[in-house]
Amino acid sequence: MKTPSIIIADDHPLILKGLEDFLKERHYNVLDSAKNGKQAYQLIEDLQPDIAILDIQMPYLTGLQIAEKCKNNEFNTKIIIITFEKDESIYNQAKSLGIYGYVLKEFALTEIENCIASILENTSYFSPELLSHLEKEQVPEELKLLTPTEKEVLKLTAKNKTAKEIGDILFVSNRTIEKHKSNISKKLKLECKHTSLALFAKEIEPYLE
Amino acid sequence: MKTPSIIIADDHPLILKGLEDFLKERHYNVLDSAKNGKQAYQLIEDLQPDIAILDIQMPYLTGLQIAEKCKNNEFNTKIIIITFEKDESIYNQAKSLGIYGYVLKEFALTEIENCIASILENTSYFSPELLSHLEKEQVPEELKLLTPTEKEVLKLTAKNKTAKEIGDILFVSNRTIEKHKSNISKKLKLECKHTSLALFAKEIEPYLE
DNA sequence: CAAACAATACGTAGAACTACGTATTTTTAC
DNA sequence: GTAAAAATACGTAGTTCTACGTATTGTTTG
Repeated sequence: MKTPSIIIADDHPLILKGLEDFLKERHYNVLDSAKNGKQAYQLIEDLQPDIAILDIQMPYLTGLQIAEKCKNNEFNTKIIIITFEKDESIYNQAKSLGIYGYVLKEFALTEIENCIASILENTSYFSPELLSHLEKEQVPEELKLLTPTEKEVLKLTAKNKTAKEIGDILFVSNRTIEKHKSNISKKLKLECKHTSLALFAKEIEPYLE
Repeated sequence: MKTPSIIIADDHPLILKGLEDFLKERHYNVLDSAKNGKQAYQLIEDLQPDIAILDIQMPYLTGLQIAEKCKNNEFNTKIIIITFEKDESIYNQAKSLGIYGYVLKEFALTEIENCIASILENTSYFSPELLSHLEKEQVPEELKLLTPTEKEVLKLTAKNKTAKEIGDILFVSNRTIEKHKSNISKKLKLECKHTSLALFAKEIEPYLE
């Protein structure tokens, strides 16, 4: 693989143009480009390029969904993700799909070249800068202390259910729910106030599955 | 002004390249480019271009801060904002700073040309698409019903303060705070539960100034 | 098969919030 | 300058949440 064939995809016209121009200037073999996920997957299927450089957020199919389909179909196309996403969980998800590179859009263009160069040697590339730019998932530390039932109680508490209502939903006594709440507060060392648990529940609601 | 002089600025290399290439291909007179706000302002000051095309989110100075400084210094440079920001409030802020165009990065490249063409005729340009893409600020409807003190009470309630504590902070009786809470609940027709107000407060906390 | 953990449930007491009032003073607005 | 709105404060009663217990029954897991 001397001059790898490449397809690219991004739904932002400016970025797609920037990427395409850059690659062509450097004499890469850009077969075609797509402006959404469906088009991109079609290109991969039809052209079987060596490399696909994909955005994550795209209409119809995300870059990760494309990576998954390629993996399932055992395509040989190697995938580089170029994205704004700094979420560590998304990065981990990408890695588990066997992608060959993960480049943040704020990185210099040379990072893209580094990445392609690595792939020519059949090794994946993750910028040393990357790890310091990723944003760690916070909060879950506290949630790990809680049992599934306790999380369920939190979830319903965040939805403004009383202990009685939660008990009815889970077919247990309101006293049991009160005990769960008490245990949660103790574990997490919440303030001894009426609304502490509800406010905490509301705060971490997004992280409760 | 036949061939306007232009400077551009964006902290994302890919976008900066896309924009610069595009403009040069179309034979615009691109004097220079900057990759952060400070550089961009320097360019405007030094080169006094006819047009500056700026991103909002940039290190050191945002595009809006640059627009403000240009306005205060009575520079003649006309400003076009190119951004991801769909917040209506940011759009309104931009408009009040007298910018000549507001283009979303997801828009086609021709929108940029339309914008420049309008400026050549000394009129501002806002894409008809724009309004449907902007995300309205929601919620405030309910908040408009509340008095300043009531909002203050909500703010402190969201921070898990009791009526007594809020009273101490605002130098009034806890009974007064309870009355405020009661009035809020009545106005907003909240459920008659202990945690309703706290959870509501937490929900709209971001909109309380 | 124990020991640890999780889930279940109750007793009692107190604190905070809620609802429904009334009522006075201050501020805002026409 | 008066009427409306907002802010102040209290009474009473009822509900819910919390804290501090105790205690039984399952479920994991080494």
